[in-house]
Amino acid sequence: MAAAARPPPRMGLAMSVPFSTATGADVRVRFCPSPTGTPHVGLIRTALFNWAYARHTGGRLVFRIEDTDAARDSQESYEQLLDAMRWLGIDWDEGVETGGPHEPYRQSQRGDIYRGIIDRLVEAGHLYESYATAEEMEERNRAAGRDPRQGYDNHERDLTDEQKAAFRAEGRQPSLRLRVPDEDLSFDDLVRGEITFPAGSSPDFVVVRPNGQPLYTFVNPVDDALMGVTHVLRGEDLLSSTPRQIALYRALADIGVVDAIPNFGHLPYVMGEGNKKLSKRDPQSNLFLLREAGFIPEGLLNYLSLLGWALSADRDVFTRDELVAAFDVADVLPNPSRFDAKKAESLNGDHVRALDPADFAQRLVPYLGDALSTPPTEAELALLAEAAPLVQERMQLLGEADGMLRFLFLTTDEVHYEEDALGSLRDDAHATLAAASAALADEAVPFTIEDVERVLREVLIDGLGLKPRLAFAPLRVALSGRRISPPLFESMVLLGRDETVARLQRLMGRI
RNA sequence: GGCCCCAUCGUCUAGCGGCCUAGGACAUCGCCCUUUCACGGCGACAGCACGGGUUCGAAUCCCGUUGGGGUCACCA
Repeated sequence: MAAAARPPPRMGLAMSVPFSTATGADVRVRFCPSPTGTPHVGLIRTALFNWAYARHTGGRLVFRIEDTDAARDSQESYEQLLDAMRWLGIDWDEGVETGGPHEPYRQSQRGDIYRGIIDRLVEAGHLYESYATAEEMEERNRAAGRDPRQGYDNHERDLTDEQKAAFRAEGRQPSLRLRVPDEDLSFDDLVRGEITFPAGSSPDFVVVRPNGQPLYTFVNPVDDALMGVTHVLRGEDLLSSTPRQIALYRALADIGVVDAIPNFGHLPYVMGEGNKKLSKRDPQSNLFLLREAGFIPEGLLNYLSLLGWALSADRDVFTRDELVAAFDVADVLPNPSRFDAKKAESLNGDHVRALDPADFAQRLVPYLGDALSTPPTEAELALLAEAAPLVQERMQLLGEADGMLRFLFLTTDEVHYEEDALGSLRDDAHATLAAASAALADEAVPFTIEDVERVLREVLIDGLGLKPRLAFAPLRVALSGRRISPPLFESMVLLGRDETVARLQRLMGRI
């Protein structure tokens, strides 16, 4: 049954709702993704900045899931979000999985809470029934000589009970719209400064579907209000919806749900190639693809934080702790930035090099694929521990490890000679290999890095008169099958005398 | 189209009226180191979108122009 017409709410009173003045430990930020796909870097950057701000201020980070779109949300995507957050070490103080005083933190489980607030807002006259279809709205605009794209014109604000009954008689069910005050709406954006939207630029918007399900436009501000969020740091695509949300906040204040409006900070876009927002389909935006390629959390976090922010004038490489110590959303730049894979990789390389060698070796395991047994044997892990330092400063992405180290885990027969490696061999390669093989087979020569190098230099450089780079090239191919490898003498020692000699002789037999 | 946002090297940025003949990083190109590749070191190239103001003085403040982006969903 249609509600009786009510006097319009007293906006003059509600207008005085202040913005939050929370600072320090009173700061409450939130990350509230919708689980509709694989996490991408833009999303993660938003999570990162919220997290960094919470940690910097000593405030709290709330992790909420906005799964109010049953058609697009998935449990798999939800689990990916958890995976992403945990992998990167972006921890939260309240929210899904960890719980907190405002449970539940998945909006799909908060229907009753919303229902109650919707009823109160309707009761207070802030929400009204709307029966117009998109086609009708467009038609109204056209008939009035307005741009059809202009949207809703608030014409149902004062529908009479008779009119509502007539629509229902046609079988229509109403959605509910918020009555947006007809006045300029301003706020002081944390990133961009004061922003004002002129009266009339934010039409009354739908907050509840005809079936009673509230929309993002409703549940997002309502939950922020209920959960005491003081600072909303989100993507700039939501900038133009801010006046509507402030309008909702005022309505919520009017019915006593909230007493302050959060501060808003709109983070710039992360762009991809061209002038487009980084697409979810763009491979370089897919967090898990980046992880598979071999980014480590330290490196990716460092790079992502540089998209719209800077630690100082002359330092790009820094730790998570240094980020937290220095981060302030007020320092975030308002202009969009481009994801530069090259720089991201370079920074990742810096962090890879900074890793403790044992830690580095351990992180390599998942990237070595079937080069190792599953699980790796003691011997394999021992060899890896010795080999890892040889490549730690040679890679930017952990994914490069397989190509660099696999030869160490193969038997002589399994070594595959790459085309270009074979092609690089000169006519004297055979003689070089023969001399090296003979010298290293001599049991009188201790098989240490120093002795191997000394003997090979004696035989090949002094003896055969070869330039070092030419002398060692064939040996490198024999050992690894590649033109490029970890340091040669160290690799030989890791393989051992017998394996080394066998590989030298095997290549001799092939050329 | 209305409304909103944005504008320093190719890219990410430092700069918040004089310290700027604009600093750093990535990328690119040289050179050095060197058993390959890296790492590291040195150097080069390269930028304040444009036009007006304000000011003794503007990359920095204001206005406009141009360009780019977003938004105007019963998605989030």
